Amino acid sequence: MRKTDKFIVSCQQCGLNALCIPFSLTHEEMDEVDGVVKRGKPLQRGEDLFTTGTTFTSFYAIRSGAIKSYNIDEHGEEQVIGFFLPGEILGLDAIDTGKHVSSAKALETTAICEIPFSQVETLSSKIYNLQSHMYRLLSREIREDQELQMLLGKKTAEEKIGSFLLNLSLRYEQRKLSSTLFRLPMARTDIGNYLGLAVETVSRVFTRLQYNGGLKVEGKEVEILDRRYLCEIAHSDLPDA
Amino acid sequence: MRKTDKFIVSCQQCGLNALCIPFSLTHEEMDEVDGVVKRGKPLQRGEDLFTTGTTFTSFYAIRSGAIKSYNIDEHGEEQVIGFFLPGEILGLDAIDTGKHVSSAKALETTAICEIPFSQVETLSSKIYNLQSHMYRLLSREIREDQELQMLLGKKTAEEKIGSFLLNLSLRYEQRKLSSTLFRLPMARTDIGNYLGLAVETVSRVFTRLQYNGGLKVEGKEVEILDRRYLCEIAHSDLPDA
DNA sequence: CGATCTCATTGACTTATATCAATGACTGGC
DNA sequence: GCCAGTCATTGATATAAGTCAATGAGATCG
Repeated sequence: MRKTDKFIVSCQQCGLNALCIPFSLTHEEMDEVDGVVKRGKPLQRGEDLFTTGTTFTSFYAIRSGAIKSYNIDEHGEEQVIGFFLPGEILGLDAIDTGKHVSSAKALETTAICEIPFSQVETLSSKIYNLQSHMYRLLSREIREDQELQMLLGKKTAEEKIGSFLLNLSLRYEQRKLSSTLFRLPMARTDIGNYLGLAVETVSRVFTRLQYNGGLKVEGKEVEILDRRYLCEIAHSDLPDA
Repeated sequence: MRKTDKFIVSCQQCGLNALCIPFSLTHEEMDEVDGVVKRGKPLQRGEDLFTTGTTFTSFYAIRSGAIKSYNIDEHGEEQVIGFFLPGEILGLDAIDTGKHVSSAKALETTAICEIPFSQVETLSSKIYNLQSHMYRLLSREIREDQELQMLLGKKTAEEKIGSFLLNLSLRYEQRKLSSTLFRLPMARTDIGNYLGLAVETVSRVFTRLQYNGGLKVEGKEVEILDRRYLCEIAHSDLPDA
């Protein structure tokens, strides 16, 4: 299918390196990072990358596919915490405790780079750019989590879903994919769970947005027809990104 | 009043150092960190420590008092993002963009340590323990933000407020203060705003918890009478902390 | 290639929480 | 020590979103 997947062996060759750990490193530095990255065989849909409570040794970068991170609450219910696309990093929330505080499951066939944290820690003492980049990476995740907090706390269903779709659109664009026509890797249930909405509400809002001409949805395929309108719905003034 | 406040001049002498940046540093290392910390005069209630959009140069540790961080949304409404108590660190969300992405306001008279980020960055290349601690600090904030996400998305008003009170209780305990009898530094409006609830709902839940004997509330003074009951309400099995 | 699942959609009804409105209790400034 | 302003509480009512229920549309598998 995606012939590139098979042949990527180094960060240097990876089309996502601008988004990932090696960002802003020199060629030599990138090779050093490259040396500690482990590239295993892809995860199948439904397979867990790691689970809550297990010892944290590595964090992960996604090469292709998609991951959801989640937790099981005291009633045994799944709680979706986030979605990760190619070029994105997950597992950093476990540094503090040394144990994974969430689980991560492949939403589709997913290729992963495993990055042993202790080695990055050592390396980042030596490579100033890497330390700097790690700080920014961690900081970015804090900022993004806080944005989500604002979304979850005080927004209506339409605002949540509008923002969610615009956010995905932006992330696909950053990955040089279409920002207007893309495939949702997750089920409606996951979207609802993530946004604190019932599945039925997600479905109804999709229908309504479609009726109003903002969107075309066919199963998991989404086409953004009227970005302006979606921004209004979301009450967000995202740059034209 | 708190005579200690006046006389703290170094991290070594600060009673909060176990919670703060110097954690796990040797005496010599702590002195190095100490050398870059700036201690200005306290903020008065209502004063801003920093505001959204301004250039990020330092992050901050709270020595005494309390801070809320917030944002103004597109309708001009305030959105409370978090509360910070003595020993806690804020401003780390701005590392990535180099600009503050939220504002921070003193809820009462508050003494602050200002910590220039670039100096910590330099120092942490040299002091492995400091780098390590910074990673953990950032990671912890990610984890805590994710816990809040789960709270905001899928919980009822009672669960939110129960968890909020238990969380405060735990934080006071870590600061060697009473975990059962404490003062809320923030207004009911702020609590509601933070938890995604109307003020009236906060008030009503307080009344209900009080009626059921879990709590005693008198203005800003709170006494936890039945921790077990609160845990049930919150559906959280916090350790006996 | 039909049988079985899982996932998505739509409708009818319920409910938790927001909103609106009124009153009471503090709090700080003069 | 009083007055203005802010903050908290309580009640009555409205509503957005949840729940329950039924059906349909794709996937998956023997």
